[in-house]
Amino acid sequence: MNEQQLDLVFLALANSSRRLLLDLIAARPGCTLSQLQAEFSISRIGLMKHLQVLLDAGLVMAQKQGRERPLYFNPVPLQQIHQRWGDQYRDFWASQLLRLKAAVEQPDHTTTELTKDLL
Amino acid sequence: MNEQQLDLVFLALANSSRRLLLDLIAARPGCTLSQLQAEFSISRIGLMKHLQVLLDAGLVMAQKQGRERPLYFNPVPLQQIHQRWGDQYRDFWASQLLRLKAAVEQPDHTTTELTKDLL
DNA sequence: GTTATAGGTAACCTTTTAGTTACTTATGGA
DNA sequence: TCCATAAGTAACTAAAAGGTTACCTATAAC
Repeated sequence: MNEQQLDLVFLALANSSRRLLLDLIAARPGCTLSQLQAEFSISRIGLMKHLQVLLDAGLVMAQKQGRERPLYFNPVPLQQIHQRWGDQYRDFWASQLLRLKAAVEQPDHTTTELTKDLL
Repeated sequence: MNEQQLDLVFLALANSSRRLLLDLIAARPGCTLSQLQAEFSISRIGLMKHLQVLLDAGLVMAQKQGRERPLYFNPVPLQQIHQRWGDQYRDFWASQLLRLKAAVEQPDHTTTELTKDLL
C-alpha cells in the first residue's frame, strides 16, 4: 500500500458521515444507497459523493445489478493499516523502553524530560 | 474519543508530509521543527502548519523551552483507534463467518454473490 | 549590544471538500 | 405503455486545506 493509497483511506475515514456510511454498509452487506438515505440528514447527492470517496479508497465495493447497486464493505485496506501501524507502535514502545532502561541505569537518574513523558 | 476527535486524527494522518513528520518525531523524541526541516521540500511555514494539525489531533506534544520547542510523539490517540477499530473488524469477520456458515448450510448452496465476495 | 537563529503572525493564492438544486437515464412493475 | 424509483451528471457555492512570501518576536551566543 503506497502513500497515495494511504492518503485516500485516511481521508475517507476523516469524516463522520463517511464513517457512519461505512459502518452501515459493513453491517448490511448488499444494501443500496437509497436504503441508507434515511439515516442521514444530507441530500442524496451529498451522500453519493461520500460513497464515491469510500469507493476510491477501496473501502467499499459496488456491483451494479439492474437499476440497483448493492454495496459491500471491503476490510482489506483497514486490515493492512491496522497491521502496519500496530507494528510501528510496537516498535515505538520497544525503543522507548530501551531509552527508559538506559535513563534509569544512569548513575544520576533524576527524572529527565524524556522519562517524565513516559511515566 | 468522540467523532470530532476522530475527524482530527484521521485528517492529520491523511497527508504523507504529516505522516513523515510524525514518524520523524516518534523516532527522535525532543527534536525541533528546524532540525527536521531538511527532510522536507516545503517551506518552514508550510511545515509548521502541518505540525499544528498534528498538535490539534493530539498526536504530538510540544513544550516551549527557551527559544526552542522540543516535540514528542503521543501514541495514545492511535492506540485508541487501533484498539477500537480492531475490535470492530473482529466483529465484522465473526458476523461474516456466521453468514458464510448459514449460506453453506443451505440445501442449495451454489456460490452466491455474498460468498463469492468472501471466498 | 549586535547578530544569528528558532519560532510565530498576517495576508494572500489555488485547489479540494462538502454541500446544494436541477436535470437526465435506466429499469422494474402496474 | 406509463409511471415510480434507483442511480448518475452538471453546474454552482461556501468553506477548508495546503501552500507561498513578507514581516515580527524572543533568546542564545559572541
